[in-house]
Amino acid sequence: MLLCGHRVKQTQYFRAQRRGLFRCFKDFKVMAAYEMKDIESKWRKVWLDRQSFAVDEESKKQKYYVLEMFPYPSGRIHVGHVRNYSLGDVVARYKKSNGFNVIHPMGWDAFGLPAENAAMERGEHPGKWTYANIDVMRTQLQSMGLSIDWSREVATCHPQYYRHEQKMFLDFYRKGLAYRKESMVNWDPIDNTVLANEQVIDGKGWRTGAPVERRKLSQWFLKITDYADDLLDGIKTLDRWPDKVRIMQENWIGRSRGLQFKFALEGLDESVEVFTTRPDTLFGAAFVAIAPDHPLAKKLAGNKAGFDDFLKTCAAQGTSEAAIEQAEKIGFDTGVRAVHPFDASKTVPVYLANFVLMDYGTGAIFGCPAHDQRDFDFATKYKLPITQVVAPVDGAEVKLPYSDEGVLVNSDFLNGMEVEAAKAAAIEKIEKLGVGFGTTQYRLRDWGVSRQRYWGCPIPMVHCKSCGIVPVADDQLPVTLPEDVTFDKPGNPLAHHPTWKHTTCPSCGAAAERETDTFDTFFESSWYFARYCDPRNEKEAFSKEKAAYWLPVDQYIGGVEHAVLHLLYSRFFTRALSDCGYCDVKEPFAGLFTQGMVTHATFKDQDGKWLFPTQAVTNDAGQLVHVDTGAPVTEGRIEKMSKSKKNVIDPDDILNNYGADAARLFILSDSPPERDLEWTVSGIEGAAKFVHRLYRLVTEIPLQAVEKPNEFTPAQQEMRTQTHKALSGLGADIEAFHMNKAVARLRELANAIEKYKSVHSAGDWAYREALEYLIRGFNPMMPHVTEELWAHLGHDTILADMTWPEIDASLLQSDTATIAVQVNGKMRATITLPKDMDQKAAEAAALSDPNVQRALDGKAVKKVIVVPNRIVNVVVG
RNA sequence: GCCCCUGUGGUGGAACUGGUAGACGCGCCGGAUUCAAAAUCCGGUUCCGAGAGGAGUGUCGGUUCGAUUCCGACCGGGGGCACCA
Repeated sequence: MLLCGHRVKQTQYFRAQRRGLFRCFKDFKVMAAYEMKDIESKWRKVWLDRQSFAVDEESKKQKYYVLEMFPYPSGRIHVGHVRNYSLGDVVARYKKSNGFNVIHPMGWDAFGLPAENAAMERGEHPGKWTYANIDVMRTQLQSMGLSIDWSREVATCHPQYYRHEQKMFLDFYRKGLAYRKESMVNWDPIDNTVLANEQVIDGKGWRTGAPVERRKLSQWFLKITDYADDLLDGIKTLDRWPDKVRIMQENWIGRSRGLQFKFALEGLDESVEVFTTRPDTLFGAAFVAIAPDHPLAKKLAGNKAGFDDFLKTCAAQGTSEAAIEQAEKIGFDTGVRAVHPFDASKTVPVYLANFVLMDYGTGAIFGCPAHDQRDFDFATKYKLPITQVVAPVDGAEVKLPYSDEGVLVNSDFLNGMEVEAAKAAAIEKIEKLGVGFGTTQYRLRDWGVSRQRYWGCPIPMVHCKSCGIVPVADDQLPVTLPEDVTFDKPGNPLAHHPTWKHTTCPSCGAAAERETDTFDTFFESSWYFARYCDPRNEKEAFSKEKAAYWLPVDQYIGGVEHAVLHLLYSRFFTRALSDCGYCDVKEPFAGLFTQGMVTHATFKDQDGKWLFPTQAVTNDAGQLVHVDTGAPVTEGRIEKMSKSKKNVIDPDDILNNYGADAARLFILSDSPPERDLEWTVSGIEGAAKFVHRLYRLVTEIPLQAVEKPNEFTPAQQEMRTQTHKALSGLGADIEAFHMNKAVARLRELANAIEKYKSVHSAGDWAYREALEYLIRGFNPMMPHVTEELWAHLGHDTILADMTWPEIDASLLQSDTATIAVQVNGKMRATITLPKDMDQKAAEAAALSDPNVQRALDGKAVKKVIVVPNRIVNVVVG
């Protein structure tokens, strides 16, 4: 980059640009000769020419499958991707150098809503848009220097990919795992189209602003609930998953033991079946509530005034759980009364209620206001009686609703029992009466896979007037998407395509219509990890042998936002595929790491409009102003990078201005990977500075090869100890994903080498060893510059092919320990003692220390606690 | 609303299973180099205090010889909630 005729280091240029300081660097000195761009592209070419990361399936080495969640090709990579793939690359390179046969593939989660939005906004075909984005993003990812075997790349929108998932769906269908049922969708009444939850903003359609309605649609479902127990039990085996993800999945599946039973309806020949997890509170029942779309709703209340209005109100609610839970709880009294199963003289009103879900349990509940907040609110609102039936064991007065442990009161035969015992007794009694049974319910619902959209995998089914629903024959796959679609009309372009849906029935040959729904895009991401094992197989999704060799994924890495859905669907899919004979694994991901988000400060102009960080610059007076207009800019809070708030950084700028190694180093240093990372200019500049420093450290002093001496001076010995300690801890840090600590450790070693350098000659064996270990330790994080420096040291090997440096364990041991001495828990001195010293002797040494003596101040020693090699705590009275 | 996570100097963070709080970095301060600056190098940097010493890990309380770490309550920030991926 040229500026004023002088070659200027690019980071400086970038910073100057940010500050808006375009003054002439007249006497600017030419900086270090390190030209990162040339070096980086040179080494990427070397790896490519040598096929360093191509997978060898004949290898005798143990396999190791490193996988980062594949990206959605939205246009350009974002910093979150850089973080994700930098992390994975450290693991892949580290494992490779530790003797594993590593597979590290990449592909594209290429179906999805944004492509259709682009089509509507810009008139560009979703496929064209997607493939163009893939080309851009592939180039971007490649410029990061990732150790990826690009020959295995897949794109899920490619018919050679999705044909196999159409086959899978047919296999699931034949196995009874796929079925149709009605379920609710968000409906935009103006566009006449189904909206995704994210397209519903404050209960209104994002484009039309019309209040969204709930509407029933017949859709395809996969029976994930068949696997509820297995998915739940399997969580226990996932010992290399974060606890929080396992807990979230457990809660999501939500297995609960309870009671299902029938309330007889007074004066009617009908009953309402309810499910409850609190059968013990049955004597506290104040009402029965059923879902507005319950089959009995119309029958019980259809003639009542206000019924239609009530249904309309409910239909105006969103379909998401958050929307339902946060909406005001409202009910509609049917006027019908339900008879208490234990006492026929007692009846409770039956309400329709907007918070009862038809999808969960039986679509009906009974409410016990004294022991549940929601029921309490409901009863208060509709002035229903509240009867306490559980009281604390000590009989204390409590504020209702009370949901803790206790004993039953006001409950006839349950009185005096504890909650758990009462649950069992109530279930037993109901079973004896023959009106119900103890059962297990799951919060988990079946997976609705139908989407009324174009840019997805067509569902290979045909609707025939005489034969009903008929699967497309296997040899007719794939059912491909038509290219000539228009997005000028709202709704699904597949449905209003003039010819596409017209076909013949595979069964009777008569004219029939194709299913125009496409799959949820979670479908594609539920098996892509298996496709990577055998990506060019045309006959089948993947060969069983290859899957058996490579699966499960040993280390999966991705955003914590996928903790439930994607990961649970993939676990289900793998089981279902296994049951259909595709493979023999159940758990797709043996190890999981969930990274935090990338955040950045936000900027707004005077009108409150969001600005890109590059639009906000500091002027000479130190004020934050708009780069073009000079108008004042305010800096807002630090938030997750998002296009809508414009607080995004384009990785291309970073890679161009600082280089891939600096970008990777920054993203791996400072913040622990599981936590959020705040992107800052000073952070990336600090990293770039270090890359240059490392380069100088190794290149500025000429090194001549030296024989390893038989004896080392104490200083050399110390240098070697530091070197081996650093590398030994480094491996442990990388394995534990403590990348920030790993970097800190190496920086410490670099500091130690710098100090050592100033007092020792260049031809020192220990010095050379330290430098070589430093370079090799940094290689997984900064692969380019370390290769360059390795070559500079005169090696004709490349680090990408090398094994991890050997650690001399004898250097790690120390024969002394520094021990802290506390008096009454307060640190008073440190003493250095021989390692594993006798406790009595350590105690004596501690007590004789002058600082300790002073702190004791002649007081009587009551007790001395000695933790060997760590601490001595003297307790005085 | 429900579930999950998180809170340590000016700042990002470190501290193995309860045992020397602040590693490493950013920033800042001082120095070297320079005509001067940038870059680079060296030193310092939790707070209060001249010092001895005292205080200190969101807040309050508890367990312990000893708590950033364990327990309880509260407050702040974030993620997920089934059609965003």
